[in-house]
Amino acid sequence: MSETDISEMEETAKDEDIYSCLKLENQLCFPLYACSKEVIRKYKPLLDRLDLTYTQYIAMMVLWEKKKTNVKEMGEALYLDSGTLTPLLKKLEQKGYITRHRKKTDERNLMVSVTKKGMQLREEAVSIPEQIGSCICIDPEDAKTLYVLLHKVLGAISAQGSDDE
Amino acid sequence: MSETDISEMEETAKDEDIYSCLKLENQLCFPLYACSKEVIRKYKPLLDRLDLTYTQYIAMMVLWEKKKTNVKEMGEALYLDSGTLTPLLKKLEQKGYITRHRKKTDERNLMVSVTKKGMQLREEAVSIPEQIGSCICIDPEDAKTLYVLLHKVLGAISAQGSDDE
DNA sequence: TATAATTAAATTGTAAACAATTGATACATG
DNA sequence: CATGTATCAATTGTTTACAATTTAATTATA
Repeated sequence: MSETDISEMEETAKDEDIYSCLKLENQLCFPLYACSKEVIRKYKPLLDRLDLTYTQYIAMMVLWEKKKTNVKEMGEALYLDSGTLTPLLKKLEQKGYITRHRKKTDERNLMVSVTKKGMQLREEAVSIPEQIGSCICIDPEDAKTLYVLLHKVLGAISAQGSDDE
Repeated sequence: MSETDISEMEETAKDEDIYSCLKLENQLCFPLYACSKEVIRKYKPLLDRLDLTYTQYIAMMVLWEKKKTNVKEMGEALYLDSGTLTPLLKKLEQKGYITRHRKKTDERNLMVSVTKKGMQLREEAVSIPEQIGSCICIDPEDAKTLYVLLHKVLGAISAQGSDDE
């Protein structure tokens, strides 16, 4: 047995009990993390056809709806900061889906607008939610419950996000 | 109005209806993605004290439980591949929490073992789940429902993950 | 046994993701 | 008006994350 390798060490039942909270299977955060990743993975083949990543896709969702916004608003909608959005928006601009311009009345704001090409992309994207739905078979009732609970958690987090304590 | 900027264009009620499935608020994937990120963000100040990232933390969770495993098994447990795990495990090795050795009977396998120092870290980490619990206030009943539903989705995804169609 | 196919981890390249800092603009207040 | 403060986006640096490829070892099979 090596000096530092304790893999052969026995553990008492008491210890197991103390540390059971650190088991992956007893965590809520882990299935959340894994589920998010695996669902996004399912989007990949569909988004590949549109030459979009998942994050680019949800950024386009904001723009398909709002038509025009700024980086700060997009960041609040997507829970992303400028460090993520700036390079992402530059890529979407290169692809011709959006335009980026400083706001005339306040040069600090970068206005982001969807282009015609960007709106055309929506017509190709409109089938994606349905395709995902048929791909990830889940009871509609469960989906609704999940939706409500996830928003509940998001609300509970952002509620205490303001007071930094 | 610029050539490509259609932000001023009107949209009929019919169009809104057609594309409503592409609204962020009508998606299940988005709250999943956002919730996962925001929960992980809550872990950060706690994990910073242990000099661990979230992914390193869940990797240590596997090792605290199994004591010894290999990259493939860890990947299956964490839904991660060697491209993510290899550099991550090298960092955990540098910190002295794990050892990495090729399996004698099959040199293809890299065996990963937790060290004494790694096990000592568990004693510091044991308070994290509780701290998170008090930080993210959620009804225990909701937490359980969420847990079940997330695993249900994970199961539904991995079930069709095998047949590549 | 020699060659082919399979398996496991590492590597390469690209894109998030985010904390922390910087730079520039706008606003507030003396 | 001038200085300080706040705001917004961009930048920098580190770590994930993953597809695709490569390398090495094992297993299967001709």
